[in-house]
Amino acid sequence: MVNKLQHASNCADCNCKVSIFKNLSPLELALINSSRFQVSYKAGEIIFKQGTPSPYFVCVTSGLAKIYIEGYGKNLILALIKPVDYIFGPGIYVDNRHYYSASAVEDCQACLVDVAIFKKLIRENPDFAEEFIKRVSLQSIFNFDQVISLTQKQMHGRIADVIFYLSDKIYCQNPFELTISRQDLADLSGMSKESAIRILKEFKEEGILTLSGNTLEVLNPKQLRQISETG
Amino acid sequence: MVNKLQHASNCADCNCKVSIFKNLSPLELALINSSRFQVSYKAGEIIFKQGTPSPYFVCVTSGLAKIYIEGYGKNLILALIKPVDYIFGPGIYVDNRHYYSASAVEDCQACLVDVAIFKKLIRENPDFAEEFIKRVSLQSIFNFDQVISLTQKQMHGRIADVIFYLSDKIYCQNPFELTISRQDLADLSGMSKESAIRILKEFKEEGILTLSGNTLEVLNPKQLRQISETG
DNA sequence: CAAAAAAATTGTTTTATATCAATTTATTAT
DNA sequence: ATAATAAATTGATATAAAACAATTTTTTTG
Repeated sequence: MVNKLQHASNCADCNCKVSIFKNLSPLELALINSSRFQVSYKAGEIIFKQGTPSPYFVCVTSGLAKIYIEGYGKNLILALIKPVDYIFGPGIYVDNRHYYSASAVEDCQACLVDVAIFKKLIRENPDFAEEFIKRVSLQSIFNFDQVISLTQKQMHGRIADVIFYLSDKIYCQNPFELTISRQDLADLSGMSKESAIRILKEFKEEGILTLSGNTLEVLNPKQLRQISETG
Repeated sequence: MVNKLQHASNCADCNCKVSIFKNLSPLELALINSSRFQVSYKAGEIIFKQGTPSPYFVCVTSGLAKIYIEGYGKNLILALIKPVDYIFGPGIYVDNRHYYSASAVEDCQACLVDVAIFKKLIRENPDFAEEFIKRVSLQSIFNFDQVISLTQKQMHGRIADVIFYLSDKIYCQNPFELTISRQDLADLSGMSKESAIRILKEFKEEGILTLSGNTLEVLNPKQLRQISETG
């Protein structure tokens, strides 16, 4: 609790600053801090909806969120967002609308900052602008990998990719507690939840992983890598 | 021929300047112009390969090119590039590598500009930087639409989307001359070329379009839109 | 704690789509 | 022009994956 309050007290003391804000001066950081306010979301709550105006830069400071496109009858999860990362969609520089929705997967806290201040800093600080472009680029590269996985691999390969994403990029440990639902797993890998469940079961039966309750452990990462690569 | 030489003579006189370069001063444009050189590509030739270093900003000044990801055994075409548009991948601000390949679909001419000069202008001219971010954002939004089409629509809907892309965004006329191959059509819509051909045939039989030789005319855009939307 | 609701699991059936193989048409080179 | 090569087309078959339906497990709520 004390931690949370400290956390909220000032951008300069927040671990946010090690991230995209690393190129900001104390003065610039103070500007962000002055316009910032903090919001809590319960698991399942919507943070913003696709199509709505986008007045804030959202920085997730605790919990886990997902960003997802609401498509034709089902959702595609573009990414999971964990602390300290931000949500900043492509609409900001186009028509100020969200092109995807965001919601809390676990209980979340987030700091919201006025987009105008963010844009002002992009114009005034070239290092910050470059860092921002770099991050947008990394996101694009990630999306390229994702679209190739989704369109050119069969279900086993896609589930393998999602498991690596979760263990390497999101939970960052090997036996990890799966805090997303099977439906989310399906929405990450572009298949029905029934198919996702069946493939997890197969992987269990083949000894590639264990999954008891929601604790998933990858036992044979080599074989899983192989499955990822052979589609 | 005279036209081509004029075209090549100076960035300031080139129609490139109405595009992303609109925010550059004459001096900045002259800087680009001084480092620029022009290259011709025959149809089918590779402009650059995925994975190779990316020292140039490529501006297509005539013809038609494609950018495509070489995936697991097949290609995914991300976009067709027509004059005057540029090719500038996400690797520039990451590791200076190409994350997709580019090749000429029709005979092409392109101007190459040193990436370092481009990056310098991004740092020095905030209007140019904003315009660049806006274009990167538009590309992202386009990719979102594409990935939803590819992962959530059936083949008929995907082919409908590609036909609209070609007639509205690329050839920009209604009876249009299809200069891309059936394989390209398949690589745009994420299916086998046999399937792409079969669906075109169905659309012909249903009177939605005519396709004689390579001249394609959309006869019933409303019905085609319907097919696009119902997946 | 019991009841209700939601999520996960399993089996069966249907269908969309790829693959394979053969043929025709168009393009290129001699 | 003609042969050789590549691209497009068509049909038949195989299969990956969704949809549907039913059941079990887990979570939430009164």
